[in-house]
Amino acid sequence: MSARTAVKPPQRNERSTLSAADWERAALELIAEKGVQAMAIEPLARRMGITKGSFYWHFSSRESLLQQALERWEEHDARNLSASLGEIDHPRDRLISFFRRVGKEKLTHEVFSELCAAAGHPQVEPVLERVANRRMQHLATSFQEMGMPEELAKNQARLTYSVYLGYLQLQRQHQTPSLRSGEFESYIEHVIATLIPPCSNS
Amino acid sequence: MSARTAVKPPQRNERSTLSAADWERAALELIAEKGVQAMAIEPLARRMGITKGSFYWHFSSRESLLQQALERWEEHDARNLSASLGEIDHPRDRLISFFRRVGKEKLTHEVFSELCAAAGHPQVEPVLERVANRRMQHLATSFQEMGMPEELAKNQARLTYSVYLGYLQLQRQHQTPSLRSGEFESYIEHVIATLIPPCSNS
DNA sequence: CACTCGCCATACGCCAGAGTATGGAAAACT
DNA sequence: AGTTTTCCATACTCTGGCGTATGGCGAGTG
Repeated sequence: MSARTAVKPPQRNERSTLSAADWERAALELIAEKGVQAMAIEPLARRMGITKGSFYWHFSSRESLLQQALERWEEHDARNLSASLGEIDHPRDRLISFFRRVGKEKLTHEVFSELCAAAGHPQVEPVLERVANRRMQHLATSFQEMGMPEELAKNQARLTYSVYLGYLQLQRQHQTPSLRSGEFESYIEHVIATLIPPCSNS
Repeated sequence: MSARTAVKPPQRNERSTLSAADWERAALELIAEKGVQAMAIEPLARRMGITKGSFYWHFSSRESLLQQALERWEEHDARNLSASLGEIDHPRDRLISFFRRVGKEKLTHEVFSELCAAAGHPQVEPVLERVANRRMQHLATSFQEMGMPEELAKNQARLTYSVYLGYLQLQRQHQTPSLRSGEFESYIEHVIATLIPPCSNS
């Protein structure tokens, strides 16, 4: 697989030879910028100052690269989510951080946004399904820990996740107030007040 | 323009000659099924049992067709919205119908969903912006009529529209309960209870 | 009846990206 | 040192869509 690169763990390209991981990272960057369908192999190669010849040594096809890149992204995202579960004790703070983290992890976020836009793509769909289930489960659990009965918590989780997805959509349309404006703060506080019940066991 | 078709107002193709409107309708159908980028001119022609030769007589380019089709769709959508304002007196009923109408107007809805997925496209973006503003204005007005102060109503409108967009996203991912299931009814009632204030002047 | 004009078919040229074939250079091994 | 392996460049083919050019045919019109 990568006996050579194992000697050079600092996964940055040392301007000598490229690894499959380099292609995957570049692929995710391109997806973040221009969407899944723009993740073409020749444009990628040009941007990396290289040719297709390299690509087809590391991967068998474009489909294969997309698959690997998606798996890498999904792993990263799942780790992020469970980290939130471990680090933040109070469920209410977890819920709030769910919204406040919209600005952080820029690249990961933009990739997700583009994946949403590419729902319907056969390779993207299952990823989105798993991610949505994980996140809604995360939300439902938090709501339950705040005292909601299970059914209510599930509905509330779906609603909350929809709000999040809708915000991403508006963001793609450039219809969201800039993150550090008063309008944004006013809105996000309204969202929190509407969707997140007040403290119960803090 | 369409001197001949003016004699045949029943805008269906009478298997004689096609009009520009026929192309626009077919374009919207294809967009509804496979998205904006799939609205290619040769596939369209094949589906209509015809060749490109016809297309370039009616339109100057693919861009032109897309423009016309989008304008036609936007008009239709705007009429739908203002019809709701005219027909439904009570603002609360208007808000409820906003959600309950998710299933109706199937084609128009699917087109909108695909347009959302294609935000970022230079021709689609302004359409989405106008539509979003119209709809959020519609919502904000209704909320104000229910007694909300303006600022609150605007935030609530954005929130409500986000929920709607998020639902469309989940629908594209096939993550929504079937429209006539108990789970769906349970959810939509939860949404209404959460987002729409109880009656004030009914 | 000839003639024009609206509508469409056929046949191009062009471009961009996917995938293949092969060769070459540098590093790694023995 | 010589050989193998790794990684990449070059040069194809192929597919699919865009746009153009041109010709044909039927329906009106004088």
